[in-house]
Amino acid sequence: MLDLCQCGHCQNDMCIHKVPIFSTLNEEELIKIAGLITHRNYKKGEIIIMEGEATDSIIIIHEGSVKAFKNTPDGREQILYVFSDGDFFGEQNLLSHQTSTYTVEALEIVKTCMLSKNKFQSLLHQYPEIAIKIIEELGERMSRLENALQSIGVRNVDNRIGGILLDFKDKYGRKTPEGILIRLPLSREGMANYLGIARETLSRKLGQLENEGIIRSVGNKSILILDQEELKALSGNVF
Amino acid sequence: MLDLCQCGHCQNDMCIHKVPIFSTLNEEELIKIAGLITHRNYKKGEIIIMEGEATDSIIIIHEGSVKAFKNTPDGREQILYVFSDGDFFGEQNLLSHQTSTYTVEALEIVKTCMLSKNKFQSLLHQYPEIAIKIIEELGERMSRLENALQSIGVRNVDNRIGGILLDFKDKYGRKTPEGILIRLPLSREGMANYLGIARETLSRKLGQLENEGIIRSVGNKSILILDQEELKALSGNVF
DNA sequence: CGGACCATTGATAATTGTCAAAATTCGTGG
DNA sequence: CCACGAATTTTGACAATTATCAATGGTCCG
Repeated sequence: MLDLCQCGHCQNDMCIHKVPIFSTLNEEELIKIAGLITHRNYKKGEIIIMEGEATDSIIIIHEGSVKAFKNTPDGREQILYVFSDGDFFGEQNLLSHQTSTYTVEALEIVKTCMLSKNKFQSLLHQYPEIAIKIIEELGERMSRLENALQSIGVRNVDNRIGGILLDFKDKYGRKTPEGILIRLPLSREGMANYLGIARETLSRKLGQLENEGIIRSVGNKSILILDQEELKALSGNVF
Repeated sequence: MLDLCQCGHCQNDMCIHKVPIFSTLNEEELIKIAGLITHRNYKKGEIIIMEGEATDSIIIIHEGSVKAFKNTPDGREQILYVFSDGDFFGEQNLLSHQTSTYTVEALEIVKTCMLSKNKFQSLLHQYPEIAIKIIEELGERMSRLENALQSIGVRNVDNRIGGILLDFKDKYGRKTPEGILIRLPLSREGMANYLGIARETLSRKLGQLENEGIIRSVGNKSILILDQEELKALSGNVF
């Protein structure tokens, strides 16, 4: 493996290696792109983009996770996405001419890679495959959003909680002898804001699941899944 | 104006004239594309695409409107989009490799224009502007979806009803001496399935608005908006 | 270890869903 | 153009669910 990234930041662990949208490019091309990228780190709680802001870069997450959300005037928050390693955002102003449709906040220490509008657009001309990858990723994101809308719209709260736990399991779960341990990206409040329910309701429902032996809370930041099948039944997912 | 469309269907009222994604092309190019298009009509209630189906065409609405929705196993329906003249769908399998993420059903007599996957892809190569237009349209659609998610997630029912009436006003409203008359694309049940509430709840809330003199129901298919300002206040939209 | 932050629990109120029945609207066919 | 039957909508009564507020308990991290 070559060791050519001199940015003093990623130390051979080039962020662009992690990014699906660049996955069709070869090593040499990646190195060229690495030179165009600037980096920036954020602490937990820092705002990376504000809703309504006109961004001039596409931002890729190298490490860490963020929440993307909208606020109502009365302060309620609806989380739309949780992005982590390899995900990108801020593309709205590059692809269409929108300002950001959501606010993005770091959930932990986050390392980002930024590509300016200009550089990104010339990349797109040079490597049209990147555009295809982006369309694919946006398509998947739209599909997830459609599922979320259905979830909040017609599924009951138990269904939704089952669903979010299964999603988190796939993305953040790790097998252990006792079951699958999920390192939660969101606090209880965050999860509630994602599901469109009150923090207290989530607490009660999770407590119930714990009593039924389906899950076990491990502190505030992890959940152990003991009975995956029961959880699937709960999520109402027939497939 | 030229009169060159010989398809015997659109009679000088070429569907592609209506379609934003072809709006960058000139008359000559449009006529070329018109030759690649096939047409099909649907009656009210007919299914145009089923969720999970792998479509091999992009479908453009020439006239009429459709609803795009998902079903839960227990028969509940969540409407995701209402598409009408100039909107397209079925693109999932062409841009990414997804099957349709929703079912599409005609809400009235609908005339469609279809472009097969192959023909569409060669068009994209020939006119890359079309890809840009599609990305823009999908971006807007995603933004609307994000708003809908926020709406169902955190806004109360009154807010949402105010919101849908204002949306419909812009899209389907007509000024009259008495106020703005909306020709509703959806039944009460449809609107309820769009808002994620029960049909009966919608009835009650609309009745309330009528008592307050904000709207007036005109049969089942139209609503007259009497007090737009009050409706804006109701929708909780500060802007 | 301590203090700030986060989560849980309890009691209560508010909202919406559900089921059943009545009323209205719609479109068709005469 | 009217009348009729089907479909849709409205209304009422009640039940279920969830939000809210307040107080307590637990967790995390410097």
